[in-house]
Amino acid sequence: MSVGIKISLNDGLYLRDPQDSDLGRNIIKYSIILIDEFGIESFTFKKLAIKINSTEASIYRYFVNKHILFLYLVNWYWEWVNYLIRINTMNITNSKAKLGIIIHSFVAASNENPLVEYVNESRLQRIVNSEGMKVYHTKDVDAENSKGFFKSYKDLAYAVSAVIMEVNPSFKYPYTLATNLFEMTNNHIFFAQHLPRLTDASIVDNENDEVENMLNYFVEKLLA
Amino acid sequence: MSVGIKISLNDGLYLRDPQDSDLGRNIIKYSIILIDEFGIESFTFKKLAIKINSTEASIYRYFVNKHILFLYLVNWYWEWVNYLIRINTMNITNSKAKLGIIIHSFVAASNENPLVEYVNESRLQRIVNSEGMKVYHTKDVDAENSKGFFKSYKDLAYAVSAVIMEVNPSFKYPYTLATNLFEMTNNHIFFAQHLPRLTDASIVDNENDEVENMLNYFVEKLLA
DNA sequence: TCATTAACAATAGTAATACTATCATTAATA
DNA sequence: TATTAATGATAGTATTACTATTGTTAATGA
Repeated sequence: MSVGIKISLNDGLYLRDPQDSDLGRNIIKYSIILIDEFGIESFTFKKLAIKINSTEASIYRYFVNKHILFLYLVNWYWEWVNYLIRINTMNITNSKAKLGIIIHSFVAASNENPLVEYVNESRLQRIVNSEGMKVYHTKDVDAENSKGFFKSYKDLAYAVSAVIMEVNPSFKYPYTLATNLFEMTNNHIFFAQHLPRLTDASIVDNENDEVENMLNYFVEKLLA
Repeated sequence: MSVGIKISLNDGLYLRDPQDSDLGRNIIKYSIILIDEFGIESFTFKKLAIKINSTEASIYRYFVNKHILFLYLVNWYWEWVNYLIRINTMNITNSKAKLGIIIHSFVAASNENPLVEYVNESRLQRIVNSEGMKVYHTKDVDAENSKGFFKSYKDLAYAVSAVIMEVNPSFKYPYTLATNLFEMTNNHIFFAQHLPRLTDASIVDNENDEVENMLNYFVEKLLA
């Protein structure tokens, strides 16, 4: 039996709430580990079942399929970043400083204190950096969007755009900039590691400082 | 027997050059149509084989698997945009104007004259907009990168970054901006259609003018 | 305390997917 | 005319993505 914070996610994402049982928490924990190690394409419920000494059938009682489980995990990340931004900007009055904190949350989310024991935030961030966008770049977006499965991302975009508007109320593209900062973070952390010719940033000692500086520079220029 | 321009792609992408035979050209033509209609996840060689009255085995003689076929198509697009940029900026001396043409190529590539009969550029652009990034967001990036499978994208990034440097030689992030413009194009065309709360642009009458204006505005601000 | 239920494990089975292999046919080429 | 290359036809395999059934155990409740 484990206690602690519960992240609240759209209940259409699961059949049985994985946060409420040991098996469920194991599914979350080890799906993150397996996806991080082998990628979403070669991840299967069968492999996960073996890893956690359970069965495919049992996992299917929690999630309809691997795509939805993946979407659940990415939603978790979106909610977590939302949470980080909320608590870290809470007592900040300067809007530019808030935006700096937001960018830092995008880039270095995994350096924050873990929220729950069964989620390895560092691995989860790496998954989102490298494969997160796959959850909405599908033919099912519209159907899933209408079920509210992307609400956490929209909430994030809204929160960030609000700060952007504080910094520069006349800026015409607050939502675009908000999502672009998030997507840029993911892309350029990934590019720096795998396709360095596609970016000017590099990752030194596993730290994303260059990406962070780059994002801050873009924001500064755009909102000047 | 068809004549015409041949797009030159990394020959590690195919087993037999699909541009050299009717079957090969049919594979290209109808894989684009099927992927556009049903998405890459539900696209299979079996379905393609039925569509073109051939067999799975025959398609496997051209491409090792569907991921590589997909990568071939995305490479085609990258090469095509490279080609458009080259010919359309050829006689332009003003660097800012060149960058405008580049952005227009990203956004409205499909409005250009078709290069070959068997590639529907409009469908291909829609595929790249919505699913193109999946070709490199995989666990095989490094292996495929070392085979040169992403060279066309790098060439594109290089060409665009060169113009960015012409416009503002002191700009610190030319590659980042180059790839970000391309990725932003794809993302926001997709968002405008499927997740409008994630962007400020909208698509009116199937025209991407708002996305184009938005990109031009970003570039103007960043390179000012 | 006995009966019921919930959660899970164990097992089996199915259709589709992602291939590989073999052999026959046809068209081009030498 | 003989050979080869390209394709078609067919079959087969391992894996994936599920669904269904049955049994066990632990908690709950009357």
